[in-house]
Amino acid sequence: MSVRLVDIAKKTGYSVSTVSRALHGESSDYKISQKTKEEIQSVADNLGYKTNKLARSLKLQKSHEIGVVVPDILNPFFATLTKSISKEIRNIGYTLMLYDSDEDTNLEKEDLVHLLERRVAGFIIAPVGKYSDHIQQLIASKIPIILVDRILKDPMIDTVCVDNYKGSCLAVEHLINEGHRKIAFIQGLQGTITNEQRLRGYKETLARYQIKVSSKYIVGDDFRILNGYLQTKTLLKYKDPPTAIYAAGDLIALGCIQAINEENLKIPRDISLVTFDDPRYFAHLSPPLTAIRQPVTEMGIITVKLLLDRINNRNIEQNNIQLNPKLIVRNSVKRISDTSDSERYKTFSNQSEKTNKEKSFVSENINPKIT
Amino acid sequence: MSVRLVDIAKKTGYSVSTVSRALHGESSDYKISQKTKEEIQSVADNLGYKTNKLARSLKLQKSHEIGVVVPDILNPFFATLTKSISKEIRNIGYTLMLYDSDEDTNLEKEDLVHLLERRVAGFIIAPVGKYSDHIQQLIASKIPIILVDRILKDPMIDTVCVDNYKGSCLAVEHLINEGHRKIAFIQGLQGTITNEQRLRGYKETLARYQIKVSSKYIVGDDFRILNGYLQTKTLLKYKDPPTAIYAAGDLIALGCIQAINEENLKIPRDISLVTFDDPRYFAHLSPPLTAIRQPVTEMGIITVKLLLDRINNRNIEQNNIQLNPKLIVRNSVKRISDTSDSERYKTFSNQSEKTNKEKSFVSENINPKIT
DNA sequence: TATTATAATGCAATCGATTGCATTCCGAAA
DNA sequence: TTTCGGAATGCAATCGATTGCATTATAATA
Repeated sequence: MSVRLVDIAKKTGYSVSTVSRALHGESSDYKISQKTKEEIQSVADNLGYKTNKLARSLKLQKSHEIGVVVPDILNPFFATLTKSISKEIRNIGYTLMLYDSDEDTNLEKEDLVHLLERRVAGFIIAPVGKYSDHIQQLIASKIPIILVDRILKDPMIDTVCVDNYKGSCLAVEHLINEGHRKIAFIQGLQGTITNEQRLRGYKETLARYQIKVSSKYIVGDDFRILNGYLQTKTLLKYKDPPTAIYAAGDLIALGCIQAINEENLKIPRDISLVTFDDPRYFAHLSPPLTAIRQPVTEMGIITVKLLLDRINNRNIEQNNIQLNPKLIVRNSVKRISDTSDSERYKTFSNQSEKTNKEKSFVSENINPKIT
Repeated sequence: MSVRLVDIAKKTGYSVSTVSRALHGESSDYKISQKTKEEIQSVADNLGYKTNKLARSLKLQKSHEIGVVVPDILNPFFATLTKSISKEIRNIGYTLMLYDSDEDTNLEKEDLVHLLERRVAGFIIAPVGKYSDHIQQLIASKIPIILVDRILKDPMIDTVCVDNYKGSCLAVEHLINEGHRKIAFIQGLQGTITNEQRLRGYKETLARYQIKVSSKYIVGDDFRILNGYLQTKTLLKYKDPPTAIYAAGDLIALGCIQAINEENLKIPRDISLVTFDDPRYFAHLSPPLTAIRQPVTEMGIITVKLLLDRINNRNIEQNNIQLNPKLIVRNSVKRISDTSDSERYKTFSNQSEKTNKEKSFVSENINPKIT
């Protein structure tokens, strides 16, 4: 059907070997005269020749496809991550094979098999959750693997994720510094490392400021909107309701907003809100939301770089990278009077990096790609 | 490296042909005894055999990969579309090769070449915009192509999109029915069919209701946040400002919200807002936004179905499918008193389908996949 | 002119799976 | 016992590109 090397060979009178070397053999020891090269190239262009990468990959025993599996491309976090990965992969001349596991471990498992059959050069996986046997097995294939975001306990694979613990500390500390003492935490899916670390950050920060950790303020059990909605409704009905809510994820925060709205309360006037995750639109809401931003784009870049190193057999030691989250202060937290003595505590933020208060539209909106 | 048919052949004593037929030749004329089949299958499982699809595709002259190119996976519309497509593609046993053209026609062009080289079985393209020479050329490859969303003028290819004209009519008509007469339209990228049709819907609906179309109320020139922000700022400064804004896209609406917020105005008290596109989070904002929803998931399903038909050589006639948009009434439009006489006009909505007012959380939020 | 080095090109095996055309095997019919 | 048919299996070419090992052509040197 499509044009092959042999077609060009016939047309030009050269052999298939020569044609192959003329078109691809830049670095080869076999010299093809400039004249021949040009002649072959021109005929190839004329006929509209396109290398058959199936054949090439088969012969060379290496492909240029990278298998990517994410739990939910609709989640802005994974959309951003995928975009970043896709861009980097294009830059290195590879192609991305995408599977959306739809938060289903069984599908994830099937997807890995399909990618194996395609003989991908490498895997980038953001696993669904707790189970990881299939990923452990994948190691036997010797194909490089990088895990992103929801990393597993096993230390045998390269991983890239954000420092969830630290992000939580930043969020809670900010609320404390603004005078809040009654801070509720709406959790995400229990059992995932992501959630456990965020929970630990919440608890330990409160403890560090000698604020009692009250179990009635720790609620929720998954990362979805409904969870945020229902738990907020519940929290608001307490006779001693929290003055601030810390949501473990952006969807949870959406649920919070809706519930608060339905109760005819206003953020931040009546209740304050801080979230882990900072999708692009958070900056444009009314009010703009204060949130913990993960360096998602960077995560993508680093992931692809690590993977490429592995593919090229560089970097024998294992990499487990944790990136720094950042507190983005906007307008969803109210300053509460009684903060006089909060200054005598040494703050976590001071130990690490400054929080930054956004000022202008331009700073984060003109070029949304930086998100 | 990995296990091949010949390895299984050696281990079992059968020939490669027999092994191949035992593992895949279900529909073949060549009978393999049940006993042999089981023996071979068990050895294959033991060794962890995975078909080399590169080799198979090469031999069979057909692959099971589908090339998908979208302008921006970060845009919730395309994220939803991709998710839907990905799900359907999985169901038919194909794999998705994804390229994000980043709204850049040149990249889009390169991407198509890469996909050609991979010998994909079909293309699903949401083109960036006006230029389409590269897509015209692609037709020569004889590989099936379906265009989605931003379709081109050329009628030689199958297309799937929403009825943008009708969507616009629904939006503007709703505003008119709520008593608005001074309705501004913030456009998207001029020159794209999407925008042209939405603009036409706006103008013709106003005309149908004998409302003067004023050019000062038609502003903007792209689909991004900043456009919405700046144009809203401008509109609000008019001595005769509009009572309602109709935004041509969700990002534009985000810009509107921010600008309105900065001017210390409230939606819908001080100004009303309706948008084309309805990303999931619109329902959860404060206030929830009234918007035109495209049946995105359906678009994905139909697109893949059409493509599969083409791949299997069914359906020789060309398909140009337009889906129905839907008005989702929420809380961003204020009813204005002076509407007494609006009833004497025959409304567009009545001619087609009922608008539906959302009532409960459950209806659209418990199962966000229906979006 | 003869010799030799090197530039330029061709031959043929190979990657792994598929499949048309044999071939072998076995039981049933003659 | 011979013959025959079909069930079960094997042989070898093929898909398209790559590449080690020739081989031929050309130029440089003696």
